[in-house]
Amino acid sequence: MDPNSPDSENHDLLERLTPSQVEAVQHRDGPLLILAGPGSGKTRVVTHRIAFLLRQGVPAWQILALTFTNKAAEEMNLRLARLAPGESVWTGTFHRFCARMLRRHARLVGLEENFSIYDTSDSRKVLRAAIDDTDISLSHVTVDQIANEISNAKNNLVTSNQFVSRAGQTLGGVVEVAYPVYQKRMLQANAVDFDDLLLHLATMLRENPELRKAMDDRYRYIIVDEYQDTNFSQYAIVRALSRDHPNLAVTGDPDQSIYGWRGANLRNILDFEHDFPQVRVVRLEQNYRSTSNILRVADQLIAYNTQRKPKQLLTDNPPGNPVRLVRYPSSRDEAEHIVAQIADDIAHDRRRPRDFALFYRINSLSRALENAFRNAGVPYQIIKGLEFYQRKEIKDVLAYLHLINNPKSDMSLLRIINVPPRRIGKATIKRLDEYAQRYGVSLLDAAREAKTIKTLRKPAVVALHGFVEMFDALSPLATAPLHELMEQLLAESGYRNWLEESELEEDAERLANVEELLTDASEFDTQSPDDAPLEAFLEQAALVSDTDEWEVETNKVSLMTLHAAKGLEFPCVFIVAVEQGMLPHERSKEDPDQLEEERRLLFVGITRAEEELQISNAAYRFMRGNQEMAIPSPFLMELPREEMEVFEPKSSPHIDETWDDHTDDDDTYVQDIVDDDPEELGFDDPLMDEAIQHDIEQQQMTRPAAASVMTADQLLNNALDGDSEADERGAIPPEDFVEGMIVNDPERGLGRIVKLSGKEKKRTATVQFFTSPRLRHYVLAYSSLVPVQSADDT
DNA sequence: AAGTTGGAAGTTTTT
DNA sequence: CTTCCAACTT
Repeated sequence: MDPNSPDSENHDLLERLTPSQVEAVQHRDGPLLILAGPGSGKTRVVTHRIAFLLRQGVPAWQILALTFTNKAAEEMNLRLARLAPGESVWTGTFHRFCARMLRRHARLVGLEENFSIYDTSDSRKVLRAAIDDTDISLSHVTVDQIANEISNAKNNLVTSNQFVSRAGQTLGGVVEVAYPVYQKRMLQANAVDFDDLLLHLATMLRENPELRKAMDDRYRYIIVDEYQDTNFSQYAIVRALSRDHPNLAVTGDPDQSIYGWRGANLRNILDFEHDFPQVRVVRLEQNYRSTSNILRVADQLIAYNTQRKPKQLLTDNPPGNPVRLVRYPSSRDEAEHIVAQIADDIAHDRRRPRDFALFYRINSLSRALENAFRNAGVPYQIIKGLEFYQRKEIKDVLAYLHLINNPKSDMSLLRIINVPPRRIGKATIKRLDEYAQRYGVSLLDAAREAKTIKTLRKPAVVALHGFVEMFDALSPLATAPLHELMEQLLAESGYRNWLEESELEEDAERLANVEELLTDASEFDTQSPDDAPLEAFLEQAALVSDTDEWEVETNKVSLMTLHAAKGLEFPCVFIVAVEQGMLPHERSKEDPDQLEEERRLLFVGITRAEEELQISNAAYRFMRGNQEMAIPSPFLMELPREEMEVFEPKSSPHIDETWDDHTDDDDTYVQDIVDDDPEELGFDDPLMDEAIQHDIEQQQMTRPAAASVMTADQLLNNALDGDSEADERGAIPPEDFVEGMIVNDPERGLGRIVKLSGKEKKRTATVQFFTSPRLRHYVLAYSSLVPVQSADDT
């Protein structure tokens, strides 16, 4: 319906737009507030407006478009490329923009240009270390609570110097102590957390009027998408850049504000008219996305929120099918029936996999759904599985890169100084840290001075020296192509070898992931001929999110949280587990504001659907390894039930008349019911008994014979036997080993003893195995090493 | 120093 | 049911 060919779009930007859309597109100078309901063509308006500005002669570099996610920015870029080919307008997330500005003016806030961006888990570790520096007791508050409070403070532009606790607040008192220590550690490491990116830029703009003016001048036209989700520091930044040239256009929908927990301040949008009195307000209330049935359900639900400007959702779309409300007997039924429904539609060519999306409140709900999809063989993608950049091996390699880029990054050093194992243990690190703290140097510099650290033992000094040498060999490659740097790194550090040598299945997988990162690096090399590729790569890795991984093109069913669903649309949507404690979530129920946010979350989910929508819950949900009774969400009572189709399949849905479009034979769901209880479903097939008999025989054949009939006494005896055996095995007297002797290790094979040290129980052998260049150390009194051939025999 | 085993704890949403 | 950490073993 929308050809979007470059020519037709360029011919007249205002063609095929409604009057209010035209009003927003044509608005040129002065503040503009676009209140856009779901599916009202908001992105279309924004991109057309940018194209319009460009057409009017505004240079591309004077326009700044800030989005909430990288994906939204990408999409905007894509559409802009069609509307205004050859022009490049900077589009990106707030965090990316801040990082960019901060690189340029890092010194103004006490950072260096090569600062590192720590993710949540890294900054959490720094906080823990900071707390250890103080005498804070964690008996009444958790690290997470403290972190949250610091984050809140930063989002409200309260710096570590300014934070003052109100009298009598336990948490506040703790934060007052921990916040400055944490911030000092971050600065020492030349690192920032996500909140710092915003806080530092806002501070910088406030304290440097000249710079603020210059940037205000540079970015004449600013567009902010999803303005309802901005927090105070983001607001301050945008405001600071729109004083001399208040050409600020924001789009948003207060009803879709779902990031209050992250400091998003609804007042930013509700008070926009107050902050910018000259503002032009454009309302986009016509919905082009959903059927009127879907829209009515959304409309009725959101009307229950009290903190809102009343607004009607309008559409000329046909009513479509009724919205389905389903209560399943169990979460398993829910998953399997939904998948069966989808499989059926695909099998009959009514839909493609990519037409479907499943939304849930919390990530852990994805597992059950995933299993159902896998069993049915329906292709699916999860937005956020175990995210790539959170995996240990990826974080390890990135830590090496971080340290090369920013040698002060102690967090990175701690992560990799003994990975792969270099015989640098807890004790050594503790002494190193003491030295570093005392002299105010980085851990790397402390390691450099290992010789002068009195508390360190010789082997530790040698090991540390080796690490520093390795690092110094790598660091000249900091400006080399990424791929080259990483290849060297993996070789020099021994990381690749370490994984290759391991026999663990897990490590083979890790190696594959590392290779994938290497591929990313090569791609990055060819795509962005940046003058600082390392820094750019690390920044990208830090600021990617899970929704960014979503593949629009592939033909798969999408599974995601309700939060991740924002900004997307699908022909068929299933929202699952709409139950008390899940949605609204347990932790939102006391606070009425949070409860309203939960309602908005469901609203966002509902309004993603174009044609079909099913909302479901289950009577029993499998959580934490056991069945738990679930109560339907109170939100369901707020929906216009008389206009919906309400199903409550009792025990086996295929008996229920309402499920007649699912025949027994193509339905994995029914198959499982059969497994559970064949009799109840009326199976009187005489072959059944035989089949069961056969199954039992099969099981008996594959089962180890005696294991199941062992008595407790026998088990105990077995355990004792095992112990004594081990004692005897280790009883080869340590004196029997000599240097040069060939030995066998049951796991690693043959090797030669190159060195012996220590006495009696502490006598250790250094063994060079034939299969690997690495030396291994054995405490002979406990080892499973067996002499194969004495040195004399050779 | 490194690996292994056991127990305890914890699971909202994300840049 | 996992996943993470602490104590224990080798």
